[in-house]
Amino acid sequence: MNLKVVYMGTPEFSVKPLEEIDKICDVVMVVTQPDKLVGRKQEIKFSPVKEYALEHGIEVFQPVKIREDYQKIMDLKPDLIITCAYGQIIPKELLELPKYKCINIHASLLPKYRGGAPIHHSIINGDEYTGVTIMYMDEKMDSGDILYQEKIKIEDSDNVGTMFKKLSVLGSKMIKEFLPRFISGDFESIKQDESLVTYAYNISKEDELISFNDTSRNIFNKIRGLNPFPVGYTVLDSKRVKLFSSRIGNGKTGSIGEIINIYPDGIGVKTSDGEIVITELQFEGKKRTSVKDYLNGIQNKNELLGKNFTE
RNA sequence: CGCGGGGUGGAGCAGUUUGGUAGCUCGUUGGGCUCAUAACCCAAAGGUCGCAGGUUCAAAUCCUGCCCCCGCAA
Repeated sequence: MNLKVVYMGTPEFSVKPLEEIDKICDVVMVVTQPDKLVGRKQEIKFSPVKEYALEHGIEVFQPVKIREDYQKIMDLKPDLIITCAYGQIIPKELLELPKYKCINIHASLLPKYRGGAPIHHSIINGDEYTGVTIMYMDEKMDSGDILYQEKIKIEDSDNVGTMFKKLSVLGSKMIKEFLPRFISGDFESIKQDESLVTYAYNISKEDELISFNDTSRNIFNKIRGLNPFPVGYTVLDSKRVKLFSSRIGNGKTGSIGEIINIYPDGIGVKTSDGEIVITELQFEGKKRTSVKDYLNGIQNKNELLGKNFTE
């Protein structure tokens, strides 16, 4: 197809779908978030989508506010705009510009989880399934008519990292299948059922704090729903501790937040309904380690027993 | 100069204040015990103590400069 497409996306998740679209269509421009200064050294970091575009000689456009700065895209007169985790709301004038309108690839089963962090929230909430939705874009966030949707199971062994990969693969597969049908008009669009709408806002600092005053299952979901980014944390001995992985234990006695068991591979903490065993963590100033390694460095492991994680 | 923690055999740490033969837990290898084992017992290998310079009879340890890793904040 000789279709002029403008692709708008930012994170790693958006790269695979872009690859597929790049094979099928003529991607004339990639729009992505501005370069950011990152880390202690404040190095300039390009978005993964920009990296891909640079490698493949596609023009890159990085407006700070696309709401005000979109004339460059208008001038290109694209036939279709495809967005995928771009990170900004597209102005109405742009939505109405392309012959084939604007479509969006979203990592949730809409109308559930409109917003910027659908993968995190689906895992944190313990959902059995999530998926990818391709839909028309309209003026509100992730509210357009649904064109194509597929679901995928969330396993207990999954975390945000693994689901990102799975959904990215699913999304690229779906766009590859759907795009030809879309162009030929062989599709139906379905309005979102407003009564079923939920929102998955970006994770805030408060969301990253793990409270042990919750069920083991909820804590397990929250820890993996924040791994590998942005990672949940708690506090022990006035030191910040990031929690990467856990499993559900069988302990029954103790006060909430208390360390009640030391296992070869983990630290058992009392929750509201049982025990959660922390298996991978990181203390402030230290590197990320398995609890097995962490315990190897402690002379008297039993001194940990009875200590409390504070909030 | 944003604040702070850290760099010691393959891993995680102690030792640095009060300089004086390199230690702990684990892993690895070999052997033993056992019906068997990720359990237990015995043994072995493996380290320029981040780099460079200085002080000293002697530096992981004290002084100076540099590199790297990490948490917070942005």
